[in-house]
Amino acid sequence: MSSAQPLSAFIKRLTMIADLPPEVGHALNGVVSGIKAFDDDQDIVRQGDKLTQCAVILGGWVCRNKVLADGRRQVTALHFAGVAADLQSLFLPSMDHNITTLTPVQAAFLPHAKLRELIECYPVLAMALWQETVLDAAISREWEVNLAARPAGQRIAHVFCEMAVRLERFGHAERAGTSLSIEWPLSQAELGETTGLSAVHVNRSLQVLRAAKLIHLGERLIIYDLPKLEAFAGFNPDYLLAEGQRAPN
Amino acid sequence: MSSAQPLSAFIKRLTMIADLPPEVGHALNGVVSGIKAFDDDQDIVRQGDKLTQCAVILGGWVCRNKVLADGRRQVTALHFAGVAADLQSLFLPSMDHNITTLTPVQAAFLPHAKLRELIECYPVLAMALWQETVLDAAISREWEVNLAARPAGQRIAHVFCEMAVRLERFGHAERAGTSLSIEWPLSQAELGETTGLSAVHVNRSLQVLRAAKLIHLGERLIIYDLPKLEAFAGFNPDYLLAEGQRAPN
DNA sequence: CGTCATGTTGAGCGTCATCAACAGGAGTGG
DNA sequence: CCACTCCTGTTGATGACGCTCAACATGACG
Repeated sequence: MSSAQPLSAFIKRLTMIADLPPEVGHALNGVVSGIKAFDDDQDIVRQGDKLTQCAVILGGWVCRNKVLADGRRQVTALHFAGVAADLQSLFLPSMDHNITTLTPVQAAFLPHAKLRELIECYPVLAMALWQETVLDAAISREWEVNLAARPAGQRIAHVFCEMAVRLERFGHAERAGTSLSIEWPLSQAELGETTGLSAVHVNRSLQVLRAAKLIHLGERLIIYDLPKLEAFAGFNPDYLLAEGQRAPN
Repeated sequence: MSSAQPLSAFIKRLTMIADLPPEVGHALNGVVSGIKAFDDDQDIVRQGDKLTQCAVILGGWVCRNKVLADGRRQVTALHFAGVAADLQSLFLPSMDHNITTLTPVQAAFLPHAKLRELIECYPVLAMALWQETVLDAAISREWEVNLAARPAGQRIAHVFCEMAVRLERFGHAERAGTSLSIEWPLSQAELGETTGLSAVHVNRSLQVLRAAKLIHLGERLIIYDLPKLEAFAGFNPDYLLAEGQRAPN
């Protein structure tokens, strides 16, 4: 994360998705207009904002979320280092959701205008970013299923599985056999906001997962046996394929 | 929907989204490899399929849906004439969901290879299609909120509001003052699969909506007073903006 | 005239929300 | 150093919302 190559995680990510020539990476780094540090629990962008730049997460976790009229907050996605969290703002007249930090976060900003220029120069970049959008959409679809169709325990377990798989692909998980450990910055209340459950019920559901020896949850999340947790949650990682695998044609 | 211009609804849609020169429209029509008619309740594409072409819906309704291990089906999106339902297959090594007809449907097919060629020739087409993906994602996010955070009656009402707004934008609604009427091909069971509710509870929730004089539901859905239903559902159409409005910069 | 899909109603029950109280740890200020 | 607050996690009690099972009505269709 040197100042000359701030976007390394982002570029690595895009390279996993598409054939991105090194020059495009350099060009992207050249377009960074600034880097900013955020505290815990701060909005990077807000519902209604009309953006002129994109934020790329260099370190830390953020969530997409929408706030309802009665003040409740619903988290619709979790993201970590390497993602252009508000890439979609390129096409949105105004933001339909907030992007909020879950940990202290470092973010780099890319002005829309310059990003558009780059996209025109390098069609391959457009395809890579577009694919990012598609992956995001695939994850949203699976979350719809998760929120609508699975009971509390499985719903929570499903989120755990997804994050473990996504994090491991980018080297942010510690594995030992079938056991896996990842950073877990969400409080139980926040986990409730992402699963559509009350904090109290999250607490009780976690106790069940712990009693079943499926997980340990402290500073980090330990999954004792990933395949077992996946089976419990009804988790099938196929929908994440695009994250580590290119379209064939 | 002449055979020379089968994609007119699709092109009209893209034109509302981006500045699409007429030649691109002609080029798209020239790339159609075939047109097929589907019955009610048929899969146009299936989970796991490796696609080499995209289906554009010329008439009728379809839904995106995923089938769980226990056989339950969860609908994650509703689409009607003018949409490239499986556009995302351009980037997916294999489909993560089914696309199923809710009515008899006519669909045109565009081979991926030719579509990619067109995208290279006309960057503006790439941007328009990408924007389609972004809108789809925005709708998914709102559905996540709807499924996770709203009680049955409001959840159903929210789906009604969304479809009414989307359909009206494309001239598929009949309006009289604040009252609105649209085609409604979903059975109560299907509506349950899209809202994550049992068919029985959908039935009871609809009775409440009817008793409150908010809707009438028969062959068509009649919304007696759209602003009133929107208020009841907590519906805010902002997230659909991209569908009728371009990004400013 | 039976069959099937869809809608409707009733009864009983389970999951989960709400409200309230309390424990423990971190941070703050006196 | 202690008192205080605040945040997070935990537990109990109660009740609402929505599910399941079952039965029946209606209309379309063969």
